Amino acid sequence: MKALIAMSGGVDSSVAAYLTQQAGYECIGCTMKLHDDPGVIKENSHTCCTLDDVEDARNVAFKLGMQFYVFNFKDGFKEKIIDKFIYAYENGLTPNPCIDCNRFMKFDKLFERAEVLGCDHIVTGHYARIVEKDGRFALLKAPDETKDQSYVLYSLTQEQLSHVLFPVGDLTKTKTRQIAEENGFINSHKPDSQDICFVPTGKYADVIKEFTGKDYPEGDFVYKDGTVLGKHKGIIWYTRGQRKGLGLASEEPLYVLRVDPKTNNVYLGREKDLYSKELIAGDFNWTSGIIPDTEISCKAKIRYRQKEQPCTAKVLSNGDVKVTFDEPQRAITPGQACVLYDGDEVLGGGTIKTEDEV
RNA sequence: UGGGGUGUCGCCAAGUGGUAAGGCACGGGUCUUUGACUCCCGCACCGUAGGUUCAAUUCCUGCCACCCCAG
Repeated sequence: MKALIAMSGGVDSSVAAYLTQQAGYECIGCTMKLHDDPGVIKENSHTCCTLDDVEDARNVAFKLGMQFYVFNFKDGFKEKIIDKFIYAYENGLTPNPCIDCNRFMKFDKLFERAEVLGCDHIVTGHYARIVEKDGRFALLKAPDETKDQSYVLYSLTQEQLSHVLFPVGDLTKTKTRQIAEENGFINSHKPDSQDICFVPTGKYADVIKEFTGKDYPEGDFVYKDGTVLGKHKGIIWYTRGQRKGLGLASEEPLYVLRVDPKTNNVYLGREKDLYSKELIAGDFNWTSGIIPDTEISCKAKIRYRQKEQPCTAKVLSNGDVKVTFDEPQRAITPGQACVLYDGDEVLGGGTIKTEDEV
């Protein structure tokens, strides 16, 4: 058995590499070069894929005596992730680039390379589990709830799941770091990554402007009753549920209700106006491999760090999925992913559509 | 011009003769392999010049600004 390990330079994938090797696989380490290092990297930047990160990965691979490759996926990343990210914001949506990166880079382009290298498995440092169950592969949450990443993996197909390993998926983060330490990995104490990898400054809107060279025009902040409350600095700066950065004083906090690319208006309202019970998810993938033919009762997450919420889900004639929550949810946001769960298992997921698209 | 009113942090807004609540906004931090949210911390010497008083933002006077009414 031969495995290709996607090593980001972080602790998790390093330990994943080690564990895969221990399990008896012939291992090849690799790092995907997804973008040029941003011009300005802030101190203690918590992102991945910088030159330093590649060197950390190489260092660990060397320590483990593995071959190590760096794949240049910059073009594909620009096309499949960054451009899509920009398109979303320009259209009033709020994208989740990490999900796309998993889908189009780690479990697509990397698979092609694995085949070329004669590897039958792809290994990553994600916190999630894959188990065979009734003749199919079930994607399960990680036991370490605080680190569970199953949400960002819903796009995996049965075919992909059959060739993927998540060696640290059973571990707690503490245990992972312990293993890294025991093996003297250079990155055993490296901070967890956060922020969008190609937006190390945390200001994604500035990055969008840099990529497109466009200026996004100011527009009106419109209160739910139609009153114009002020000027916003361009729709790409806002997302549903957002409070900070509006700069408007009011008796109670104001939140973004909706971003309308057609009128260039940003609609505002109160906290209570953010709650709703229904959504339509498109571009849906049934991770479980089973497309339910009737309405099912399950749970769903509409953002990464959220507990699953009880709901019912129904497949529509066009393949989209209608999700109805038992209780109203705060700020169901178009562009974000809605992932369905049955207990620990990821049933599937899709992208939340806007009311206009529905 | 005559009569009345108001003047407290960027916005709204309490308040007392004894040394400035709160909300919003804003800044920082936390959280986080997305964007948000949450939570925490920070954030004024009370229009101005005098006077009364042991002590004034709070009392008095002038001035300035704004608002309303009247012509």
